[in-house]
Amino acid sequence: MKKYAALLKRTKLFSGVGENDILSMLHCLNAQVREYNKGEYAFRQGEYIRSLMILAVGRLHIQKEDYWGNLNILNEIRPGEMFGEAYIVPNSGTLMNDVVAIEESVVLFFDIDRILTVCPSACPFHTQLIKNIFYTISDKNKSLVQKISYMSQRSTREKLLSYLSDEAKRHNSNSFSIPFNRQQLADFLSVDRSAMSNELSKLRNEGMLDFHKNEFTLREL
Amino acid sequence: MKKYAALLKRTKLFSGVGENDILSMLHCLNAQVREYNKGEYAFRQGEYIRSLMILAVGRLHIQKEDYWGNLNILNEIRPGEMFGEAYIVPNSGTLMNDVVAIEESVVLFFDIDRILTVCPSACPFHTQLIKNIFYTISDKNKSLVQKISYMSQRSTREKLLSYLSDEAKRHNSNSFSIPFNRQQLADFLSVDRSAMSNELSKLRNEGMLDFHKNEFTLREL
DNA sequence: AAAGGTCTGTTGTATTTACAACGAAAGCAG
DNA sequence: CTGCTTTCGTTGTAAATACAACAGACCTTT
Repeated sequence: MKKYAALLKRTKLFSGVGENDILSMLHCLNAQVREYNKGEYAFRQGEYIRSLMILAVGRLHIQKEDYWGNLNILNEIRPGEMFGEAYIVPNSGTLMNDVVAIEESVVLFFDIDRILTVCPSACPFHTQLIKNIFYTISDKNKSLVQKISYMSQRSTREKLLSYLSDEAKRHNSNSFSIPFNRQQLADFLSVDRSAMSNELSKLRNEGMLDFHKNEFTLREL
Repeated sequence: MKKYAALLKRTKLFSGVGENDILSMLHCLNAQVREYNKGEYAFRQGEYIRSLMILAVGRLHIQKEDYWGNLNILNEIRPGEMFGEAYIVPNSGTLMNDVVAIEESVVLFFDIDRILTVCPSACPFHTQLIKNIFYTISDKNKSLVQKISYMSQRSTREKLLSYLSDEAKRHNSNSFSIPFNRQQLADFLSVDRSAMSNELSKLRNEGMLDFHKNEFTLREL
């Protein structure tokens, strides 16, 4: 467990907590370690989750199989990332997705009740930890809401415009660069790449925007 | 403020806390009340938020105007609902949306730092409050992830199948009823109602499912 | 410089969706 | 019961998208 302290220090969950304090907290939080072979399921649809997890080593896929057996990959978890934070609410039903190790992986488990209940010994960093979790899922919440606002647009054009519009606001400038290449942007917006490229060209021809690679500039009309 | 205690008792934020305890906590949390006229903006895009809000009376719209001036309503807030929980993270940038009162409205403000930092007098319900917030945004997170998983499907058919498939899992049965009428389901999945009705009919003709009003039954193939 | 790979824009066609319009069924009010 | 409103399914047409295929630009490697 000790060997993961350096990794944990860099996670959102333990942000602002020193390595020594992390080690003392691991006991307080009843931290557990589990290893998974490539292809092994960490969780299956229908299970209850009572912990918060951090992936220490390897790679996980959050995926889902529908009633007729079609597989769908929802998310990829990389080392340092927290997951399961949305499934620890009591009485909220069971896990809707599968979690599969696509490489040999190591996962750290933290007892959720020990995190949320301030312990009797009142570790000085417990409050910090609660804030960190809160901030992390708030942040994720925000990203999800934004993403839904793009995806709920009906056409590829409107999806592009709403996303680029938000990025311009976020950068306080009508010129900005985005963190995606074309295929990634298309995946993010859930549209076809070639159709999106096509639409970008149309928007450029109509004078609404300009772009070179990942650099975009929005134009007044 | 006292007159809102009954309302607050029924909110997710104060779930499990008695009215008397709520009143004593309101001071501890530095609760503030603000009223808005119909049409008045509670918040504008670009502002920083340092509180958690609960709508006590009226109705609010979370909406967004893009770079070219197009308006888009993202969400409607009704009495008892909490909002702003995704925007209180420090250094996470500013509000991306506008919040507008579409009726005369009353909003309660709770200082976010006082919520997350356990107070010196250690009110017995402070831990409960933190859990409640955590559960609420976790829950919201979960709903958002599920919704994205439906919306990221490319066709109306796939959106329907992934949603209905999840509902069947959630009910542990291939027969279940959904909480939407057709138009609401179409809005939820961000598709055209008539196209969706059409697709439902096709699925029924193909023997994949049956439905009467809001009652659905999935069939093995 | 040449070869191989990836990324991007473009085009054509088949498929799917949006939109408008309408009639039948169901629910509600007087 | 009658008339009014809402909901739902259906259809036809215009518009948008998915998909496949390809060429040029840009990288990296040798």
